[in-house]
Amino acid sequence: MALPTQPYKGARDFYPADKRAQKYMFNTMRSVVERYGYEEYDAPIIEPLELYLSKSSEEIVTEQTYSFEDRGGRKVTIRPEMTPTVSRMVAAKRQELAYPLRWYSIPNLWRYERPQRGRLREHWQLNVDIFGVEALTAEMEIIFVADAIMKAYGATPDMYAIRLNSRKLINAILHDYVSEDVDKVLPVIRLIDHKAKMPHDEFFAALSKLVDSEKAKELHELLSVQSFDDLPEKYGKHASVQELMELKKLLAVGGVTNIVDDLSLMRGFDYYTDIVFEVFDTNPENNRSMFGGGRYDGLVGLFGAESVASVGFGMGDVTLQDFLDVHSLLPASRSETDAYIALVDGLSPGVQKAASDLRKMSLNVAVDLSGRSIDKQIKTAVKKGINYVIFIGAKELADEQFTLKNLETGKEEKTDLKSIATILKDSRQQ
RNA sequence: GCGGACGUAGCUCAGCAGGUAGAGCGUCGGGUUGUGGUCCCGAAUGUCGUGGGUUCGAGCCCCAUCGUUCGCCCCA
Repeated sequence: MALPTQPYKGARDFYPADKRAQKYMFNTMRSVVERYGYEEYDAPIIEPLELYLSKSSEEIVTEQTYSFEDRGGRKVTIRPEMTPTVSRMVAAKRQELAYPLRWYSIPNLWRYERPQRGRLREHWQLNVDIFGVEALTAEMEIIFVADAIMKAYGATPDMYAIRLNSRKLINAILHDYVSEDVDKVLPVIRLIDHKAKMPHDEFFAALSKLVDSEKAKELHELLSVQSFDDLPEKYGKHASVQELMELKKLLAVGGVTNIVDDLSLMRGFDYYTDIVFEVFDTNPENNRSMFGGGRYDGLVGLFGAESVASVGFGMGDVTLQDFLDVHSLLPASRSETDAYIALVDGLSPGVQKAASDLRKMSLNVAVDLSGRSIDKQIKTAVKKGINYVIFIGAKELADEQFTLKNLETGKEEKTDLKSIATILKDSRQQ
């Protein structure tokens, strides 16, 4: 029986063309965050199971992650997210790090779930975090970075919206309208999280089941406000609303105005403590949350260290690629190979030297070794996405003039290796 | 974990009421001597996802299983 060639469920093979697209996405992320002074870090892909237990029960964690016992009987988990890891790393060196700390990484993450659109079992996620800044300027910078990445891909502000909310604000409201009891608040939070996905009537009906009828109506109106400006005075003066307003001002000064106030934005109900944000795709075909983040001041403190102010976001490659696809923002895939050498009279020491000379000039060249006819060799180069072919036969080797063909334009020119190198390097910049 | 849809050559799919498979694209070769993407000619390729059942006979019906996909749950 033949072995299956499919990759593992919910995971992907990256063929060279796929890997090129991924490299483009990651390189863009790297160049943007590094421009803001963020430094790359990394950590093991396996963590002790306990690292993820603070959020929920062991049962839930093991159900939704790749968890197992190692040969020494230790319970371990393949990391499903990076935030606990980075918090652990910061806690471990809490005293010696230079704050504000600006860190990023692009880890490969795994979760044990049923795959669906935009959500696989295996994915990569850019994590950008700033530690040690209690002021709103941390949120400001993090959102600037997220916005700058979107723009670096060629996205225009109309293609996405940045939704904003405050966990402190929503907690205050729920405290007033629902209960002080966490167990009663949780189902309401879950419901609010789904508000955008359901019709108003349905939402109200569901809300009425959880909250006293008079209060439900008021709460529903509150949650539906289009702008924090429209909140009743009682909440309008709340410190967190003032902060949200202030943040919006800061963002506007930086040119980020595609902000949407959204009291129903929850981002789960885990470690976020204050302002949260999410970037939404505005395209009707892909109208969904793409990525987001917020402030999570308490996490580092879980490791016994004094707590550290933390703001960050995570941007997954799967949803990002969907976004780029829908908006036609992925550039045409081009090979890393600068030129393909087509052999007219077969391989000879002269050909090898020519190739070697080009490589010494730091060009990437591949030599066709198929022994097939010239037209087949050209077709191979086209298929590989290589833009140039260099023809080498006895004639070329004799007078050291080589034919360089641009496959995109069809233009040919005959010249020496040095000039060829110059042309090839120039074409790289584009 | 739950529900729906789907699973036929490398890819996209067709296959009419059950009688042991086709198209387009791609691939490979050719259209004379060192050149692609157009055109023409020719060729190869499938245990019809897998296992079982019904039937004289199944790609087509039934069951199971695996996988893909959409949604739910959950969201890191």
